[in-house]
Amino acid sequence: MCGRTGLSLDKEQLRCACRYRDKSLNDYVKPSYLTEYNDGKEYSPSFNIAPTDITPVLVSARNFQKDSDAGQRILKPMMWGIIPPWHKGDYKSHKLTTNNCRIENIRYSKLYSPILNNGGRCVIVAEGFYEWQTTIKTKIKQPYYIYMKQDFTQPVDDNCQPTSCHTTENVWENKRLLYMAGLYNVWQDSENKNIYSYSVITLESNEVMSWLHDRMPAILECEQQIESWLDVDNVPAEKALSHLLPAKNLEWHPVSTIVNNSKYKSSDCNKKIDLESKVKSSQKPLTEWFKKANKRKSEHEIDHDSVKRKL
DNA sequence: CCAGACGTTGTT
DNA sequence: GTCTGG
DNA sequence: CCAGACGTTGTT
DNA sequence: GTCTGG
Repeated sequence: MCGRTGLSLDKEQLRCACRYRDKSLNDYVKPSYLTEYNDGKEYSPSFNIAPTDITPVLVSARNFQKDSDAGQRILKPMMWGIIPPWHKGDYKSHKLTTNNCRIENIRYSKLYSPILNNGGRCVIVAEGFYEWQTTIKTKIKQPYYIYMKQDFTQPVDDNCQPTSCHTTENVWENKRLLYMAGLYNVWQDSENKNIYSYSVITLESNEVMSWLHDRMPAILECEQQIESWLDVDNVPAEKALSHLLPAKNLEWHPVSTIVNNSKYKSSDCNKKIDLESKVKSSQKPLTEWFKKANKRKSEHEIDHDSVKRKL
């Protein structure tokens, strides 16, 4: 399942990170960022994004400018949790849970199938997502932060994401983003103002993730998958769905339960914590003593090295 | 015909 | 228990 | 997803 | 809005 994400990049950093190969120009281009009304709310970078928050989402430029070239992309801020198209009144007052959309239900769904068939495919951009372990019953529900494997030892070919981006203002590099397949919809309020909203598609977990949770988001692991999911003009719905598979190229670590409260948005939310010492410090105080002793030892070594360097 | 669902999760 | 807010 | 409310009155 | 159930 996917009910919390993190994305700390600002608009410009994000445009940079979402560069893609434009086939007609044969070069990498940044998607343009088109702000929407969205009830006056804007995207704000956060390490703890919850449903109803506004986050940037990739869509095919064709969905908005019919004359644009195939494959061109646009970034749009949208609200997490689709507002049903038939809904009237306050956009928050629909009673459905729409932050996730089960892939096995889309085809028969009164809500999602018309959206899918009208080309409402989008890609949710994040640095990672949070998952609370439900497979084992422990005293506390342990949260984990999950993200793409940050493996840059392998060569990056034309089909892969560019891994760095430089602008005059900022340098942002060596971080692989998490791209999730989703469905989006444009809803009009009583004054005919547009609110864009989305739902993250979920799948049954594979062996990589099932130890943690039985569901996981539909993660797009390579450039071809992103391209295919966004290209609503040339890739039919059924075929696009068939490309959504449980991802394997993932990495994770346990995080503090401060992430439980969505009011806490700081970088502490995705910081790695040591579960071993947490358990052992309460059960085996000696282990903790050895760890501290080792730490003292390594600190001495560091001091020794720095003394060497100075000489 | 009208009423009611339309969605997901986790837990018992 | 169930709904709303973040 | 989790946390937190879940209610009304009258007075400052 | 549109479909299903009664």
